Amino acid sequence: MNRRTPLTQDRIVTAAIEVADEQGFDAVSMRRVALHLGTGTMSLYRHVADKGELVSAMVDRVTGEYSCTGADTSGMGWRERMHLLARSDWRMFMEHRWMLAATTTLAPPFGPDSLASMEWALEALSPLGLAPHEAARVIMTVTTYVQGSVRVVLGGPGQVRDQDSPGAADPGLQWQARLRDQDIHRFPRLEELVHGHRPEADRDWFADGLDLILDGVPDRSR
Amino acid sequence: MNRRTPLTQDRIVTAAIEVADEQGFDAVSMRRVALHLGTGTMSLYRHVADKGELVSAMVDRVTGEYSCTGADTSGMGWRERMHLLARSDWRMFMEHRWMLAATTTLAPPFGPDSLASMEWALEALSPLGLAPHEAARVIMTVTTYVQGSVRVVLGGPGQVRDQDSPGAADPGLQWQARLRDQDIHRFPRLEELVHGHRPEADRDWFADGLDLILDGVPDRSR
DNA sequence: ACGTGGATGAGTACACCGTACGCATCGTGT
DNA sequence: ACACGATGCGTACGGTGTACTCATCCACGT
Repeated sequence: MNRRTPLTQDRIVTAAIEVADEQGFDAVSMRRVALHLGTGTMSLYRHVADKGELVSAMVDRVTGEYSCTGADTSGMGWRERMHLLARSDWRMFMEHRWMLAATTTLAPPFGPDSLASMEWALEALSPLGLAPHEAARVIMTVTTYVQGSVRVVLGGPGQVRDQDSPGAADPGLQWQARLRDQDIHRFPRLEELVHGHRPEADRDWFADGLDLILDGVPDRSR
Repeated sequence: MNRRTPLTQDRIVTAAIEVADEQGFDAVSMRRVALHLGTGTMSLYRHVADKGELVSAMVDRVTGEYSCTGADTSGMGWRERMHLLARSDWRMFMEHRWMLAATTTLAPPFGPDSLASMEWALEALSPLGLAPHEAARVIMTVTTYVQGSVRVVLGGPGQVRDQDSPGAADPGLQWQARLRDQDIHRFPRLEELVHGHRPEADRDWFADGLDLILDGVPDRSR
């Protein structure tokens, strides 16, 4: 059929990402991706070994698109760069919700973009004079903090939220919606957390929580 | 068949957990769980609405088993209790490796045990005088730190490691095994991280990283 | 003691999945 | 003109979750 535009791994990955964005991660099947491309199902296997490889390629692609390595960070301190990293990751997970499921099920990414991203983050922390493994730990902590925050806000894989900015979707509100009131009375502190919550009081809880983490990072250079 | 011991949701969940522990998370299918119980596949649906509900029940069960709520924590400071929480979580993910995939794919748990666990953690942080949402953020950060560490050590879902204690399985060694040397030279800091790594230098990296996080937690009581 | 009805278990069937295999077709080098 | 490798595709198989239907058993009212 599509002899004019030959099948490529790139085209397949693009189609798969579109399917995932539009119909969810579970909808990404070889048949549906092929349908989206207007090709036969088995044609995909000429360019992709596995479904696993397809998913890995999807993750690599998206990871690269949201990498900070291209940003102009001159004049930024290490803290600002960590915020930039966290915001980029946040946007990535928000604009491609399936990425949460895809990355957590998968092995940690080792594509060139991921490595470059790690290098960039290590570079950003270099003024602190940390030991390499310390810096790596900070980066991992920041990254997992983002994923944890995203998971709380998204509230699971099937959930759909309309807010894409971190300040808008508030975790406290999520909990409120879920908890039945008769359960909650046995847990006074939890109740205080859920009911005594004022949405406007902490506008940018995401950045605040990140700063909490960064406050614990020692500066060994001075 | 098994009229003597009637089918229960509890029995089904137990069987499913056994299957997951022995054959991996992907092996948990309704047919296999039923086979493990010696019953028909469809019999399970009398006690479980969905496969999703089954998995949720599995997660709830295991979560409850590793809860800190039963531990004797008198005389422990908030920091020790956070360490206890983190260690419990670590052991849980290590002894039931499928839990990583199960929890990250799923919605955040809202079973009674999970709520009690959250209440316990909030209680543990109470001497710090934090605002509720601040305390919740600390707990989330600790929890996600554990998951991130576990994921790094496990190195993906299919990987099998023989080490179960956090001090033994070192993340740096994992990276070393994965990276091809020709790639790494373009990333000097990454290279330093990977090659300049001394396994004996940081014995308990898990606890150290946790302390890094806890160092950033403010004490508003004094 | 005897139906009888509801609860429980099990079997069949369907749509969908990943993918191994083999065949048709095309573009290109000789 | 011919052969051949590369590319696309159709069929088929074993697996999955589960909707629907029937078989069986236990407890209960009469």
